[in-house]
Amino acid sequence: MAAPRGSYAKGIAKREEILTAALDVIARNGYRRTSVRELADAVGLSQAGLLHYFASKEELFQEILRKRDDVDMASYGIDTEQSIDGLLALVAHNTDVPGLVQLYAQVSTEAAGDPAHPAHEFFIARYGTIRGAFAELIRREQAAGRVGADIDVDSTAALLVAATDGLQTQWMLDPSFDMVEHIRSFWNLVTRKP
Amino acid sequence: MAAPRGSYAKGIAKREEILTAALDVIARNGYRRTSVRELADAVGLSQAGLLHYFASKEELFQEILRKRDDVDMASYGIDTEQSIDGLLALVAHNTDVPGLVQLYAQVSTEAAGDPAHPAHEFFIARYGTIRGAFAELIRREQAAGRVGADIDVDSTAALLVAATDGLQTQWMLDPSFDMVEHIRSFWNLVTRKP
DNA sequence: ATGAAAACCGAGCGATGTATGGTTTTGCCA
DNA sequence: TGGCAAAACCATACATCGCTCGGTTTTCAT
Repeated sequence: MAAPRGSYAKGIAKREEILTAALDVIARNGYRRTSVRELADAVGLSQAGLLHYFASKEELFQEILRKRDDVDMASYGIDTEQSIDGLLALVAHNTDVPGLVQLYAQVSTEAAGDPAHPAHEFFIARYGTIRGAFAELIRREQAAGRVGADIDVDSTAALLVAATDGLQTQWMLDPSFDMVEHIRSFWNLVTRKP
Repeated sequence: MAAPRGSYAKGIAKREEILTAALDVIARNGYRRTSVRELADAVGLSQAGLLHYFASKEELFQEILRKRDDVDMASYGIDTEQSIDGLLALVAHNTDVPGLVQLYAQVSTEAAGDPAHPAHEFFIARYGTIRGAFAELIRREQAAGRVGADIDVDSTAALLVAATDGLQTQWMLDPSFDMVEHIRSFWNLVTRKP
């Protein structure tokens, strides 16, 4: 039983190159009509060569979103939300990466609706984490007296996540649709004193 | 220039049979992994035979959703909303038709993210209509004194639509997730007096 | 009854995602 | 530093997909 040898330096770099290149192609061509052949060409590989790094097309997309999450978590601290401004900044940032928003919307919807989808469990965990972070933020604001004690914390957290998701659909249909302003409006509903 | 002859009785019935059968198959197999051949088999037709009624697979799905909309509009009067109860009843009803919810979520997301999608314009109009109906409902409640005058009507309407959409994703990931209760919770945020 | 249009089919086209069996390249260690 | 196992990568093939095309069968108004 030999110890498995890890990836080579070249492979690690190529894998990263694929992820960033794939995002570019998707942003340009859209998610649905992007084939593995196109993605492979974009990084100078054959189809089989690309599939060496990712078991399937779906897995590649999931990996892009996972990487996005990591970057966003670090940049905006959604998972350890200090204030609503982090979310507002993230939503504002999303306006600049429509391809990513589109990919996320598509994949999350597909994965949610199909328990057999490879990313189904991933999104269950993801939504649990985000909802928990938002709930804690609201609880903190509640303790500070900036949010009424009568607010249902968990429900409001779920609604905040739902609104963020749902607004993306309306924004994709009309790029002039101001997601940030609407999220701010939601937060006003939460914070105004009864 | 001869006058075009309409569909035969058999054709009209078959078309309807296809729509209902397709929904069944989708509810069972999921939207993504349902092929035209499967749908054709379900109604005793060949692929080409089915495609005689619908120019493409996408058009068939769009027709299912359009029919659903017609039924829902008539049953719950979403387009001429009298009170929030209509929406609550509709959302409650959706719990019983997961296949439709899944189909709607998928198709609306795909169409929204792709301006070239055949249903793109359809959803732009649909969201405009629903947002307008909700806005009018809120305005009416505002006039009746049940909603504060400080509420941003249009933004709240957009948020209500967004929340309804977004909650579906969380419900698909966890069927025990109570969409109705969360919508009610949102409405509480809107109606509580400052 | 008849004939034009609707209903329907068989065959096939191009593109897709992916599995297979192989060759070339990398880099650890003897 | 040379060997060699594993990683990197490719050519080919396959099943399936949505969809088109040319044709046959069925419907039904005249």
